[in-house]
Amino acid sequence: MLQLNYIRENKDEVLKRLSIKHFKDGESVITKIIELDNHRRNSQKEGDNNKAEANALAKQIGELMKSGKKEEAEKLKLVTVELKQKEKQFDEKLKNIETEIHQLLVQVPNLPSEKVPAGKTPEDNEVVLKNGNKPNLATGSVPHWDLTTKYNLIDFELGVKIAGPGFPVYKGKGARLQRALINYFLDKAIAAGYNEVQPPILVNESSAYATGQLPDKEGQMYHTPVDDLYLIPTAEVPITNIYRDVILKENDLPIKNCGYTPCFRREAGSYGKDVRGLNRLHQFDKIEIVQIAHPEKSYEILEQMKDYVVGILKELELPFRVLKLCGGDLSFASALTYDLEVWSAAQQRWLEVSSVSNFETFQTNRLKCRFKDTDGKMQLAHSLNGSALALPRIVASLLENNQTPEGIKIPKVLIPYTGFEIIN
RNA sequence: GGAGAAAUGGCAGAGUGGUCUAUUGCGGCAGUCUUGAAAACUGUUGAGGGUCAAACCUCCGGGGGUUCGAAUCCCUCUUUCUCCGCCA
Repeated sequence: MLQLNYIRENKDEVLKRLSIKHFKDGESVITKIIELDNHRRNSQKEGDNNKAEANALAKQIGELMKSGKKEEAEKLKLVTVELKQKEKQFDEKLKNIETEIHQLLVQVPNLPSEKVPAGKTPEDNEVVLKNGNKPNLATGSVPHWDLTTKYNLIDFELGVKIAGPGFPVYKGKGARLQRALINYFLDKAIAAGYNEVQPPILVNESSAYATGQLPDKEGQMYHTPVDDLYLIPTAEVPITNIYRDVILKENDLPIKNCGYTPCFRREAGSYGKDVRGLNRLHQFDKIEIVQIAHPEKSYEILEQMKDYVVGILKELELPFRVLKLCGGDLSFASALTYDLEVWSAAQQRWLEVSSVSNFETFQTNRLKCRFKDTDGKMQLAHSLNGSALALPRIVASLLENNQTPEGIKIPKVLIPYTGFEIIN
């Protein structure tokens, strides 16, 4: 959520940057917010003065009662009746205005950073790095959903029986490969200075609100109505919420956490080859890296996080590219995002395996995650996160790219974790 | 799941209707003393709104109520603790 003060003082700048994000109705929403904010301040002033008057009278009455002047006290009581009625009206009016402002404010997306390329569609994203060669597969090579059946690694049908489509059952070397990847990703993150946490994978409404999933994206999350909890779509939600309502010290920053969790996404309504096999699932595993950063350092840190994920993809020997998302493709809460995509040789397409974003103060404003700077002033910290990495598409690419007539070769770096060199 | 107790500023802990504009201690910060540090002493020390700055307003777990006036009384929700039951 944008800061009201910032909008008020930088209207033109806000509108200019919202237009890069292709936020429709920007002009009218922002104008309305500023107008309501003026009302808010006027109403509050009126209400506060009224309250000040009532407070002073109550104090006077108290003093009169104490010194035994009962009749005078009773007279003053009559005066307070009118003030009290007014107070109720002022409070109600203020509350209504504040609610209205809030409802508008949560609809406004984050402002894109100056580095965000203009553009509207995924085609306008800027390729900032390409690495590795696309393999030339032997004839007879097949997509991963055939390989997982051939080598008995994943049973999609069994998952349908137990839960439904999008809930695969990993078996044998398929399950062991999952576990190997999780451990490898966590060990890498720890070595890079991240603190490992195991958060809850169900969260309450306040948490989902603070990281921006609510009120907008209810439909994307599984919800348990009896207890009113949400299954997390990403570990970003619980890990970032560790810092909800927290005041940090300036030299605590940056704070680096990582965590492995299953992730749950409803993603209703798509079918076909885009979602076939491991391409899109309702439940999948992901290791997430999250940082709470000093505002002056957050973009430097975003580069480090992106480079960190690049390093892992290189070690896994997967061909990949890095995209800087254009304004139109940027998510609601993000100021700048890098997407990392691996090449899936048998499908002949790029698969997104990581998204690394700087949210600046968009999340921390809702989280109320602040720090006291050297001048003793409160400032909102910046929050960042990235996948490092999401498993299913890594597995898809790994299986497809490394298939040979003899079997699927495991990348060197993973062998200590899998305990086997080939799937055959 | 049943019974009881509790929730106050970074922490500890007073406060049961009217200077609470929240006592005190610890911790933090600044100063004095010191070559420096410790100790001691002195001062200072929550958040949000509002203002050029002030004044002023709100916040004692959340929400609602009683009252001229609520940390204090009432209702309700949440959380924590103790005991019992169940259980990985």
